[in-house]
Amino acid sequence: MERILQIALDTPLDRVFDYRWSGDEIPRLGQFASVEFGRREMVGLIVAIKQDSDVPLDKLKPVIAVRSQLTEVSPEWIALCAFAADYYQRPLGEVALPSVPKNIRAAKTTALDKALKKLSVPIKAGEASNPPPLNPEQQTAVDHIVAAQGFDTSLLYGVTGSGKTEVYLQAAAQILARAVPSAPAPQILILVPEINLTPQLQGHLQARFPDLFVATLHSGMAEGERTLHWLAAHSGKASLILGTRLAILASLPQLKLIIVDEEHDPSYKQQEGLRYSARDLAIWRARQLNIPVVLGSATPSLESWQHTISGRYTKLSLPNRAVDAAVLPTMRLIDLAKDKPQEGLTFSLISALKERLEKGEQSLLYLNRRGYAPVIACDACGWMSNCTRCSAFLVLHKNEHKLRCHHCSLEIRIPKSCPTCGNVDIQPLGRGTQRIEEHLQTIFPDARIRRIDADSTRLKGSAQAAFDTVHRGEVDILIGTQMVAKGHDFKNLTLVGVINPDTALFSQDYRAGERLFAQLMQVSGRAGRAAQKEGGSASEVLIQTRYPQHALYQALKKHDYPRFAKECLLERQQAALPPFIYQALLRAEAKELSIAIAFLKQAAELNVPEHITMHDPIPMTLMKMANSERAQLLIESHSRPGLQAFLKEWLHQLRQIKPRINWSLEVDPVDI
DNA sequence: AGCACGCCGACT
DNA sequence: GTCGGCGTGCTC
Repeated sequence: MERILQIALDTPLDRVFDYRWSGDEIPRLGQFASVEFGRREMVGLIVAIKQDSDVPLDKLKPVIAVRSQLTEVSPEWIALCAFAADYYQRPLGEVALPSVPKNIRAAKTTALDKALKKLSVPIKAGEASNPPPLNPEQQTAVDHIVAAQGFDTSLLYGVTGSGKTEVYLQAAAQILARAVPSAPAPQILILVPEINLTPQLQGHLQARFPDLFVATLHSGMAEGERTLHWLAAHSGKASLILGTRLAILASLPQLKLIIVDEEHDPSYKQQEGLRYSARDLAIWRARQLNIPVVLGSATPSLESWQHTISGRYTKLSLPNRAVDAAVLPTMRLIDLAKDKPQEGLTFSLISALKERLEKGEQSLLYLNRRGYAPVIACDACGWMSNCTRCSAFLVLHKNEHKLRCHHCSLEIRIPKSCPTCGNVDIQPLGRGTQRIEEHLQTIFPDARIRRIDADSTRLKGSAQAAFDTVHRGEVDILIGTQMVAKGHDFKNLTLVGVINPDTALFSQDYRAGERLFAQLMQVSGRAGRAAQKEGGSASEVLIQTRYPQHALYQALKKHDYPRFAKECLLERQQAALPPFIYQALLRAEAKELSIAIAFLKQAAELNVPEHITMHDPIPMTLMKMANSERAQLLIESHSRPGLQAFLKEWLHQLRQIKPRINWSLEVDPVDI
């Protein structure tokens, strides 16, 4: 008998499509099927099976084929995609299909069949490493996680080195041990913020659980490998799934525990397409499946911290560093007004570096600005190196003899003289990692200095290679951007210098302070991860600042996240900002700013209910990018469901506005 | 998003 | 006379 299959397709159209099926065996919900859509062949997901259609039957096309070699995805997985689609205001097909490997969606199934064959190869077992004993706080945390009956969110709050990873591993071990021979084995999902943190954790997991398949899922994988690991997760063969944000949308039929490491990290927020928060989806997914979820951080997001105060999340604290004798580094604030810097480096910092060099210890200088100098300028006429396509400066990259825009791909040669007045005396202003590196080499000509940033690690694998040289002790001074702040344990590193963090203190973005605090705590954690050696230096963090009395630095100095969070939350509450209010952001871009603004004005004037606050359209901070001008409109409400309902209706009307221009909506925006 | 159709400017 | 510009409309 003929059936109608309702199929979700990867298209921006916010609806599903009906197709005819007349084969003997009726397909199952959650199977993938190839269909003709317009003039092209596409693979979609079967989301409903019906007897009839609202569309006239003669308009319906037949299904070409069902991907029957693949087990169907669960109704829970479809519901997760449907929730994400609804919450972030995107079509279901645009959520569900891109989260499946391309080989499954490809017209020909050869790659898929190959991967399925490879999947049946048995796992070879090895010797398991022994779990170290836990301290009492770690034990309490593990006990809480494994004792959860159903849905439970806990925030594992502990500084770098306090042993959060061991809590994850031992909680995972206990949940995996619940496997029953006749039933499918439990699965555990572990999320990390960045790709380069996966190898280290994967090593730990594989060593502890040698007889289990550890699947990894991140955007840097080759297609074949991605297909294999996705299938391992989907089939239940993989018991441990380690990945970046995209892994939250993997098909995991036996999921029993979710861990989100460094839950505060902005990388969990996708910044294009479906702008989802993997952390928020993790919590939704745990609730849906009635399983525990663990959020780990030394500097939790204010959202999560607030939930521990309100009692929605359980706070599990790890107050001590797990290695005995390893202590928190001393934080010193260097007042730039008193200790005047030479080429960006104060006397205090240089002497601290000198001391480490003499003792054969390593130092890290943190500066979140790559390139040689952020701009070059002419003294005579005031010319500055602006990008012609963006409202940003061209950054001087001295080694490559280029001026480069960090927002579009524009690169030009360094002009020999000022392009407007011809003055030959044009100077770099400010400094980036390259300039610090150059200057340090003149101060310490014999020191082995290594810079790690996005420029020095462009080639695949070069970041890992660079970190390895540091681990092998072949580097005395490491200079780096955010890249060096996360995850890596440098055993012989006893000094961290922070060169110029002040700009974030006065940013327009109300989250800048929260991010700065987290970054500085994280980079500080690179120092003193091992016990102090005899005769060695105590671990120190030196922060160069013009505002040593600022509340953020004062809290940082005492490693006092709770105090910082308390102050921030109070400010947020008084100013009616998240997490006390819910936001969405409509962005528009056009050749001219006035067109983008006019569109947003029109959008703001559509019928808006009383509980919604519409702000005025404003140009974005980076107003012009790659030759298009951009503006944004902020929308707020005290009610999350109210905001949701409004957005759905509003977007429907926005799609009718003519002339059509490029726009996008972000729910729960992080960069404002 | 693709992909087609459709109606106006500078080229062999 | 046609190649091709991107505005508008459609996809079960």
